[in-house]
Amino acid sequence: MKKSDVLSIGMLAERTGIAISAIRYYEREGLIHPARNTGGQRRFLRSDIRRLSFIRLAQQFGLTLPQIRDELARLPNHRTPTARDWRRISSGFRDHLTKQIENLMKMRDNLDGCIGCGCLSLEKCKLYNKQDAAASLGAGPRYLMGNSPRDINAVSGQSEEER
Amino acid sequence: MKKSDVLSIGMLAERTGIAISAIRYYEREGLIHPARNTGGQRRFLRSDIRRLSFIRLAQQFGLTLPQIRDELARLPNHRTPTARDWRRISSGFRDHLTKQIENLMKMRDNLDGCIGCGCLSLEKCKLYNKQDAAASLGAGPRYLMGNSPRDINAVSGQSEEER
DNA sequence: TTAATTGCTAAACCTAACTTCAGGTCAAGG
DNA sequence: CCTTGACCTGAAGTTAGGTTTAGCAATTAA
Repeated sequence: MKKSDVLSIGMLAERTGIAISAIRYYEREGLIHPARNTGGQRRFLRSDIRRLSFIRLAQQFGLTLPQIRDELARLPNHRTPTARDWRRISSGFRDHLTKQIENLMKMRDNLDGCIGCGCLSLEKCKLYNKQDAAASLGAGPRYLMGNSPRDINAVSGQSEEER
Repeated sequence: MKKSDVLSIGMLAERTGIAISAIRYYEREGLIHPARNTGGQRRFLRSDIRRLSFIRLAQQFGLTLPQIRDELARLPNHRTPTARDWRRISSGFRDHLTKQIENLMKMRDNLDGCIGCGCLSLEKCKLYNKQDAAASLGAGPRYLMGNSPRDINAVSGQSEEER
């Protein structure tokens, strides 16, 4: 066997560049499941390095931690994941990305029309189609982008000539 | 003159679909500057409808409230903004959007390479170029996407064969 | 063996962008 | 005049994804 088949939390942090506090947090959130030694200290497998890498990657694609946890749950249980396994669960990102790109391009088209008129009308302007924007900005911070229960388009029926 | 040249906060909320609490919050943050009547209640101009619309639009492009405040500061003072004014300060969004699209497309290319190998290696995989990801996800929620002081790529020099 | 380092937990704190609440005021209709 | 509904303020709460702190335990190097 190699020098050591398990890693302490400090070693894992060094290997991944992820803060110790974040690694502990990921455990609390159920994204990783490290074993403990007799003294109660966490002992990670070498494969957890890749697991953490996946977490960071998924975050870049805008997934929330609960979503990432669900993705990780699709990995084989009781067996170290292979490159093939990782490839399988990563491949969904491509569609995600393509959709984001399409949405942004649609927004740009709408913007071109809107800059032309300068209206910024909540009624007429296609830019206020939250669906697109929310999707484009990724799943993670969506709650920050004004997804209040009220629908931004549900203004009262009156005409909107504020000038 | 029309029925009423000024709006109460409730009327403005109804016209824009933005919550009253949010409108008050925008005032505290210096994005709007409503007058007050003798009783201390806010009185908005009709042009504030468009101002609020702009705020929501800018948010969709990932600007933070301080950034939006700065943009709004470029509007003419002591004169109701015209469609031309709004057009001028909205037009910067297009470049922003184009850059986002380019970054996402670059990410997709890298992803194609990465899915092929299934490595998820923090050292080799181009996907961990935070620069791209952060820019792609908009300026606003960047702080949420793992822009910790540590650089995710600054791992220790050892080779990373965790399998 | 002992000091230094590393690790442990729970709880509090952080950011952005709001919402909610408590307690009180203003305005309009009857 | 009185009631009702809209409005006011300041403070505290919410969310996600963590970080920081306090106080204590385990591990490691000398």
